[in-house]
Amino acid sequence: MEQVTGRIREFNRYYTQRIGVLTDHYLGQRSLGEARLLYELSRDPDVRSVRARLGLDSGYLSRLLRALERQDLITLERHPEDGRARIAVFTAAGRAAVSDLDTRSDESVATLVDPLTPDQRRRLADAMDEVQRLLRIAAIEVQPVAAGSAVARSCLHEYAEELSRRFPEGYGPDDLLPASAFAFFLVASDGVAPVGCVGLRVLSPGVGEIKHMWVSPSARRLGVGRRLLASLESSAADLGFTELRLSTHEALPEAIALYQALGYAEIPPYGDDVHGQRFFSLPLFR
Amino acid sequence: MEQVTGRIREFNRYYTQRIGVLTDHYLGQRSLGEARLLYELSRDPDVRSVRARLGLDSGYLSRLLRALERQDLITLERHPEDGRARIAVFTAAGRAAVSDLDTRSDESVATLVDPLTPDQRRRLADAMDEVQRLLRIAAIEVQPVAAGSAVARSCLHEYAEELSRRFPEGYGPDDLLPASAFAFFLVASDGVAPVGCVGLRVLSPGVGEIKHMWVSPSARRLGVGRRLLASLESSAADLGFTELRLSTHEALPEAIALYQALGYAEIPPYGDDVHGQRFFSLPLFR
DNA sequence: GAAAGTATCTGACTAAAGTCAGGTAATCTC
DNA sequence: GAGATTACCTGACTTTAGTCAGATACTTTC
Repeated sequence: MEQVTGRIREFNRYYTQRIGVLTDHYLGQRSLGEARLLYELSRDPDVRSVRARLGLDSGYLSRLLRALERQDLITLERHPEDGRARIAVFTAAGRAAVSDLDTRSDESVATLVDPLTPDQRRRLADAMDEVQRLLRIAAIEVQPVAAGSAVARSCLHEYAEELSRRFPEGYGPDDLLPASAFAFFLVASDGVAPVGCVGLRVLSPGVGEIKHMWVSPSARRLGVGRRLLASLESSAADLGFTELRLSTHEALPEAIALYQALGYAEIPPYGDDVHGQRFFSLPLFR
Repeated sequence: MEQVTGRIREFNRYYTQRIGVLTDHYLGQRSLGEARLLYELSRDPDVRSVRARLGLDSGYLSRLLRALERQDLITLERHPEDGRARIAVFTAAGRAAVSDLDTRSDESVATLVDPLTPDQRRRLADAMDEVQRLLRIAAIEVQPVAAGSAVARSCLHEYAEELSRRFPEGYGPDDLLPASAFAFFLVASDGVAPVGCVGLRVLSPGVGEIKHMWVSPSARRLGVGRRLLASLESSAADLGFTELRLSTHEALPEAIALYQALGYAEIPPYGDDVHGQRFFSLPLFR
């Protein structure tokens, strides 16, 4: 571990120093805060979501917006669906400023990699992808959300889509439990998008049933399922559950393997789930 | 190229955002400027060289140093060889502060990679090494230096060392030309250390001789030799030379291949270099 | 329809980070 | 040994990047 830490720190020192030089260049005369905000708004004009994403103080953001307005780069309009919120509308000058920022940024990167051969450039991009992919994995966090929330619904939608492709008998939205059925619902997210989910419903006092576990295809074989289950088990134990059960399907061998690896024991069929073919149970201790 | 640029920008956005979060943590209550300076001084107490490396304003640096002195972390002493310059001497508290910074930094990196498996961590470190290696290659610059300068001498020293290993007849420091023999001398550097060199001496009016071309083993096969020669050729042409010559040795097949690939034509022996076995020439045009 | 919550704005403030001009002492160059 | 250069210092200043405490208008929840 120490070796890896040292190498990462060395990389970080080198990279930040190298990139600092670049940053100065592509900003032109604009400040970093303004440039970043301008760029983010150009991709997503919703002020509220940009604020959340960049983690800015509302006062600070408000002043930055005022500065962009004074420069006639944007105007702020009322959000069509929520009168409290604002959306940024770019003026012609604003669009020009964004594209200028874009060009400068492209140019400074091009200057950076110019001495490299095409092959070296490709290797650089590949290595950066690998770094980013691994950092994204490291960023995956499991958190409880409301089963009716937008993020939970989007996970369940993808879950149903996938099962409909994999189950010979098919699977439809009607096979999903209603949000009210869940005692709690967990979503794994990598900080950008959800990459997995799982819910728990009460079967009988002290007995919970694991339902609708899903891992995004882009995040398979990275330990997301394992972490979702670990989190679910510990939350369930805290809530006083003493046993977890689940039913799964022959068409999901990776799920079956995971349950077996985590100590779930196969049990006789229970319940009336039409898709249930294999059944498992795990005792919980506090 | 556009694709690669976009991927690099995407990486940069993600990385800087991710790392910003880390930075807050390991600083403790110290400001970024102070912490960075403290760290740099702990590796190299020479104020002058740290100032050059970090590119700081002298007034700003002076104030930062005063702050570190006030906190009893360092004392400033006169540089033993230059009464104008200062070196930082760490107090016990200063050494403790550096090691504290070090520990925090290690910890925050460890927290970052904690969710990864050991294999994933190794892959992360490897990918970071690749990124850094390629960025370092991209940073290589060829610049003229005085043939008697410290950097030129250190290149020539390594050059002689290597030839003494590769030439059956041996090679010693006495085989090197004196600094005064060169019309000009070029060094390739990656921003950290020199990675190659080449010198030109005058054979006769309009005819220059390429001497002592060397590429550091750590930078072979990266196009450094090619760039050194391109730079030398254009400088020589600017100075009015119309022909370049060189002698090389059978024990250096990679050099011979490079000269041939760049259009140097083999010519009959000339001069009296005891190590000369193969001879090449290139006409120059302005 | 009242209460609670949300999205933004405003004013007042702070610390960090840096710039610039001018000064002193030491050293280098001729 | 004069003049230029270098390394650093000091004072005065600016910009950036925030924080915090309320105020206001709108929306959601009960």
